[in-house]
Amino acid sequence: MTIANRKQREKEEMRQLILSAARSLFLEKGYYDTSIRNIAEKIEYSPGTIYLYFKEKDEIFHSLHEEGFRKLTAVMLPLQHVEDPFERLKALGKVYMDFAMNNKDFYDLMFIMQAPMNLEEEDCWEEGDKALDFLKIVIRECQDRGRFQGQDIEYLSFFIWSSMHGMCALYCRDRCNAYKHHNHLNLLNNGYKIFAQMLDKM
Amino acid sequence: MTIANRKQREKEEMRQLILSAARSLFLEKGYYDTSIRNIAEKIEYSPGTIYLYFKEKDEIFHSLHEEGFRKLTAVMLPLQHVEDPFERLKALGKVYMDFAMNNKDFYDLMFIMQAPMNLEEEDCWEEGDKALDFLKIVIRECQDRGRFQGQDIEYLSFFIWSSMHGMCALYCRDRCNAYKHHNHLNLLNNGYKIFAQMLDKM
DNA sequence: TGGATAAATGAACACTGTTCATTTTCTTTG
DNA sequence: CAAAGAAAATGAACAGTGTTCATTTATCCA
Repeated sequence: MTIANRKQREKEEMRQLILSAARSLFLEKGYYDTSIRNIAEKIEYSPGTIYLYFKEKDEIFHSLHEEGFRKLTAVMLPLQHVEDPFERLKALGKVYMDFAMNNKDFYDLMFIMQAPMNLEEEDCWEEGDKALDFLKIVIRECQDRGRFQGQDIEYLSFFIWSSMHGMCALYCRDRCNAYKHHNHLNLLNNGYKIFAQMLDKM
Repeated sequence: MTIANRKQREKEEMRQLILSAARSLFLEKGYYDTSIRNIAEKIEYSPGTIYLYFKEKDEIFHSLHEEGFRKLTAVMLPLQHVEDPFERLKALGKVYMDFAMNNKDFYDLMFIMQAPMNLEEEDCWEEGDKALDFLKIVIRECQDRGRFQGQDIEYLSFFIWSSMHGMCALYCRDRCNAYKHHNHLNLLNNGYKIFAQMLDKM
């Protein structure tokens, strides 16, 4: 038992080694400009070795995608303890935006990158669905307390998500440069303030 | 004069031939999955010929980027004749979203694609600035008529732009799939309705 | 028609993702 | 401890990529 366990543990460690090398390279150079050879070189293994742990380059991406959603749900779940659903909604926006700013690479991976969506038909979005459900539930509870009356939860959640995503996406893909004389983080923080005001008045 | 003119015209026609082939291939397979050889094959020329008209692959992207912004400003400018600035603002949102839905490839190119932003330090954003200025002016005129009082134009324009961009970006990068049982165009159209309502109540 | 000029070519270079026969390393058995 | 078996790692090879450039082809004007 012990040896088989160790083998399995080593296998998992190797996967993690590859993933962390890939993640830092994807962050640095982007998905398409990072080669398998780059990753192999970084961890001082041969290119072929990567393929003993991942079927293809896309699968590395896929793994990081899942990791990203685990990270996101991890920072979202504590908000369950915020009693007032409207406060929870606003806090959710903040947490979401902070996640994007603090994990630019993961955010890009999860919500922007055009990448191997061939795989992720079924399984991959499980974690993503959780996050979206969290938003919908908050909105529903807001409605129970009289807010957002007459709005369809599906469409409203889409719009609220989009408002936040829009800012994060412009940030991640450097389109904030359009505001030449503004600090990007300032743009986002003030954008969030307007977002919160907007929710208040809806 | 005549021959030199013709030469120049033919040169321009060749550029356009390459651009339209590239555009349709970028649309079909994406920027990174389209090769110079693909483009050359499509127009029935050798790969080397492309490099007589464009310095590098990035420059083809850059040209399409500019073309996209010319298209966008073209659909925006007629709105100048909408008297009421608030109606103009809402119409601007609609026109922007329609542009994204009708020109998914261009929209992606202009606002999402992580691509050769190495070049476009100075010139490239001239057309983009025009579009953004258009938005800012509309907002300013709204303020002149009493709307959006006390809001900073820079931050407000960023938020409004982001709200629309968010929906368009989720659409372009297939993240609307998160709403499994909803038609994507419906999502966007209803998202726009909420956007317009939001502006009304701000 | 011949010589100069411009345009188009495609082989070559250094890279890419991926595969697989071969070699190396580890584990178990005799 | 040594030999046989299994697992892990290798790196050469294949077909593709962006890009360059000597060579060929086509066009132009004298």
